[in-house]
Amino acid sequence: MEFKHQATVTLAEVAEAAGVGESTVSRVLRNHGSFSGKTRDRVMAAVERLGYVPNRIAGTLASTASRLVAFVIPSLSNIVFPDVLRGASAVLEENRYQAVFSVTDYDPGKEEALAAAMLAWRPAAVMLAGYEHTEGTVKMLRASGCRIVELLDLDGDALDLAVGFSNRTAGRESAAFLLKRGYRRIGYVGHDLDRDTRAGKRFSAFCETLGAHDAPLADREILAGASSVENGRLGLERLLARMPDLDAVYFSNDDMALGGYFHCLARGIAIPSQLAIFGYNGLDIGRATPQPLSTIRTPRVATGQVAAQLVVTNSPPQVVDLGFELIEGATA
Amino acid sequence: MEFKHQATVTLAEVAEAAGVGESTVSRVLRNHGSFSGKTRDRVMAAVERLGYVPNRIAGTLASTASRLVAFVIPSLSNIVFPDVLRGASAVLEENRYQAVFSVTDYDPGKEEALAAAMLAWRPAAVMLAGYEHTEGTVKMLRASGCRIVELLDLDGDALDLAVGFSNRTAGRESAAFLLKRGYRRIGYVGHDLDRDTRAGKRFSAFCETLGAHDAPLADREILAGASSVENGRLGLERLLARMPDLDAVYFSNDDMALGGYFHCLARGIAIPSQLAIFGYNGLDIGRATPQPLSTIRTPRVATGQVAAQLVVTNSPPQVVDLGFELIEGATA
DNA sequence: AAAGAAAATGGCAGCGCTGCCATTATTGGC
DNA sequence: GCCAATAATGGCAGCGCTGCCATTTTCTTT
Repeated sequence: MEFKHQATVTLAEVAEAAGVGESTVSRVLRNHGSFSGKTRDRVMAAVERLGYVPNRIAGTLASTASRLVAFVIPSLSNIVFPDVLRGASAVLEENRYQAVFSVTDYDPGKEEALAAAMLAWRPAAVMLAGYEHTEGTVKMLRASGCRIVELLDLDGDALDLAVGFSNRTAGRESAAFLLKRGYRRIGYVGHDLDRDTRAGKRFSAFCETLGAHDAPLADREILAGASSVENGRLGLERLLARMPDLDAVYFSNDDMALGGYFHCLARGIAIPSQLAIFGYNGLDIGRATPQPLSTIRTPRVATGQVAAQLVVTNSPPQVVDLGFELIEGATA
Repeated sequence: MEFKHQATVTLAEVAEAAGVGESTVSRVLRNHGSFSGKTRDRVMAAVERLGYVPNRIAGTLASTASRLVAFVIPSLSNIVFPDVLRGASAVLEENRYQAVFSVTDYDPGKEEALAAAMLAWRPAAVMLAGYEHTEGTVKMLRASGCRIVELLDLDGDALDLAVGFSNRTAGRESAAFLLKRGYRRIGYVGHDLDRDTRAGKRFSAFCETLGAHDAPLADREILAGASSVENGRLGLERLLARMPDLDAVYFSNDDMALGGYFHCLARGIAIPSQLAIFGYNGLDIGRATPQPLSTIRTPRVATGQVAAQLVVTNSPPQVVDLGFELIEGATA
């Protein structure tokens, strides 16, 4: 079933065609070591003529140095991860690194299996979401000797490199903002927290902050499955059915919050006078709604960029806090 | 700058530790060829004990068979491509294939450079968006001997495999739908068409259909840059400033259409009685707005799945039309 | 012009696996 | 029990490159 490549041109053939040694071709192509201009031209001409494409597999094996960077991400549906990939891939491409990825569906067991599969490619670095990994994953990563980058979460202990911001702080500041605005009967609509541990951290810090200000969370509605606009809408509908007199609702992210917002629009619930809405992520779409969404803008693309930069420069272990920005908006 | 791996356990060491030959270890690990249960246990014990992780780089080189699949995609911001990747990666992971990707930013020159870089990894297949590639890209891909999959566009000639649907048909049916609903003064709001050639194909088929029914496009507003909700909002605002009596607007995609929708909400423009809105893509969010968006739902995830399936089964060259679904919605 | 330094270049042993072939242990049939 | 199958297994030559070292060529310098 696997695909076999047709006989391709090898470096040795280029060397022969150019009338030089193999190492010379290798030096010219990598622009490394010394060679004369004349030789370079002959080699490049042969490369062109034969349509030679270097074999990175062989090169990587021979040099035992890798320019692969592996991403093990929970999801591609949650815009967060494509954004991180986008930032990272731009930097990696500039530096002639290659990104490989696989998707865990927020399943730690799958994460372990996929991380193992990735390590088989001997990547220069493995990038993962957050700090929650199985013991097996951690052991494996540690033993691999490759760089480990944990993304989008700083509430925990880094294995090696970590880039992102504190979800707990985000949750706390969201609560503080709502309290400052005078809301006291605050509810929560969220998605599966066991899987999305970062949303869980925001939520628990949010609740603690409310509690510390004598305005404990009034009610919550947690929906199974991934976050979505429809789940946000549905969640708010259910929550309001139980507690019609809430004055603010915190959503697990902007997708959910937009669902809540649409629900209010459809039911004629005045925002924010009758009900305030607060999200998380700072999606662009939240800037274009009739009332801009009150939310927290997270540095998703920058997280990818910085993470990639640290890897290509082989920086020492460190934690980089990129912070976030609270957007007041008009819904809270 | 490149990363060097620390001395890792090799297959030979496992063989020694298990007291068997190298080929036996290889057979056991790949579950290929024959070996006794006793031997398998000894090998697996040694693997476990030493923490051996097979080196796929070496394996791929030795077998000259690859389980890498390369994606060269225009963007990660446009949800279309993460969706395709999502579908594909699920199937690839099941079959122990590995996805690698890079992002062209809709730049054909960059596509060529990145395709060349990908071929250096000797992938089993290269997946690209659409049919518009430079001559150099085509020549290179053809010469590589690896499978080529062109995605999300069937209006042209396939190099090898093609999976998706016809954008021209989508444009035509969108126009037909609006005409059938009785709209006659129809405008268009779109993003950069030179780069997103698939949006361009939809638009031209849309216009042709209108023309064929004596209701030529009334006006258009094309915004530079990528599609976004904000650009859709802005585009509609500008269009209506010029032509306040339009009765319907076709948007280049749902992001843009949602921007238009929000603009109407904000300005109190009644939908669809005063102005109809039609999008493209069938995003989930369009189902949760107070009025569901009228649009075309495209099989993005399925496109990825089918493409991956064709590759892992090494299917003969073919074109697979997955079609699309027109969603009537409530905005047109 | 000779000597020494620097620049160019070629040769070849691996990198860690897989595929092929040869060899050895088992098994079943009569 | 003897022989032919069949199952298990080991050995080793590559896969296509890079890194190191030896060698040759070219340049400086006095």
